[in-house]
Amino acid sequence: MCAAKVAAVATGTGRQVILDSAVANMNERGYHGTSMRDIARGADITVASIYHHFASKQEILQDIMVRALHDAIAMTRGALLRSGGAPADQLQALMRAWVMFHTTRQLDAMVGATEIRSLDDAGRRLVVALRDEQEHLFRDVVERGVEEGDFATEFPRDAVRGIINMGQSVCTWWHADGPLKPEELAERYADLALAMVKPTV
Amino acid sequence: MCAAKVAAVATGTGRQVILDSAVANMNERGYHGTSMRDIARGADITVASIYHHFASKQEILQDIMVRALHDAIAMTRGALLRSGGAPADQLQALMRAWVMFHTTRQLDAMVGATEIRSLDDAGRRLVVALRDEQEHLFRDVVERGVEEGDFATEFPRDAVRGIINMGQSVCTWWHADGPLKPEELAERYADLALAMVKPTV
DNA sequence: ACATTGTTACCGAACGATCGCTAGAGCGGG
DNA sequence: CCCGCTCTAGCGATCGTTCGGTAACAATGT
Repeated sequence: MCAAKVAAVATGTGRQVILDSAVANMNERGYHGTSMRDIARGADITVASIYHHFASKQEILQDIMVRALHDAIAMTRGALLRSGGAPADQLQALMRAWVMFHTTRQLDAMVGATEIRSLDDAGRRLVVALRDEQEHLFRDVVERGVEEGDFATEFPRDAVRGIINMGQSVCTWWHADGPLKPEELAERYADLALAMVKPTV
Repeated sequence: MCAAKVAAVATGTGRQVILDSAVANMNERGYHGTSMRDIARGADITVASIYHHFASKQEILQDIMVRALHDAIAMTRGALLRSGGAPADQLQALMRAWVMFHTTRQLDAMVGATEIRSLDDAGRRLVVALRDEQEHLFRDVVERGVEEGDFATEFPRDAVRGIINMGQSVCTWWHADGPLKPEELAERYADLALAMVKPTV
């Protein structure tokens, strides 16, 4: 909680301090388990002050999730553009970025992955649309790989689902002080993802 | 909520009606988002009656999670014993059972996967121990496959993590009225799991 | 030069609603 | 007549949210 405040003070506006505290708290107890008073305490301000920056608790959650998903898409799309033209290279680049996001932005990713059910209808529609966009990034690459004979999977759709979910789950168990650095884990998972689509040769 | 009650009345005791309602409610709004009054309404009894069967809301959650994880271990262990002796067969049998659990027992699996943070210390220790047991079931098979030269993965541990998480995630997106029956999905995921450990030949 | 105004950021106090949980009484079957 | 189970009623605490006000500061009017 104090760490969240320090980081936010160093990097951003009053809005950011609140978001950082909210993310930290929701990681420990979830959206409904986190009170506005918890968020205020972590941001070192009062509850009333939060309402100067956000209209409601719900708006805080939506802000967190939309930002996180937007950044995830930006990171994976960027990695895709920077990679070579071969489907195998592209898939590995996507997976590396996907895992990097779920380690370096672990707390945001965790909230983004687990709190969809806590969004109201409007927020849920927004987030689902962003998720679809993310899934299409992977799907297009794998389907092209199948068409061009680089991948031999019989079920590209299921492979993509598995790949995305596997990478997403990283945020549930990875620890910064564990044995694997984000880059190392990303490399291994890129390898796993490629194996799942059964590359020819 | 009504469905939960009907199912429970048909199958079990007063305790079971409460558990079914709790699982259904927690799937929609999570542990902290579900009130004892929500659970009571779904079970068609009063709040006070719940406390005749359970000491607290926390005990309900622990009961749900321990039961679910226990059953998951039983299903996968049974599948393992019924399978052939080859590591590839065993891994596929494990994954089929793992996916079958996360489809046919979707709601329980969902609570078991997302509400660890809502457990108190005692409950968390119990659940973590069961999870370890589950992971070892997969790990032993994959490590034996590597030792005997059937699998060529360089990173068995990471492959096992990916396999387990991929199967677990099924409970977050699968729908009973979707295109895939549990058996079909289980078959495809067993195939994916095998590919991830890079079987020789 | 000083007073006035508007804006931004924050705060203490409190609103009605709902939270987990409990006391005590009612009721049907052995 | 007690026992298993349910009920009504309500406890104190906490929930998301709102209200009225204060302090700081820049822009403006005179």
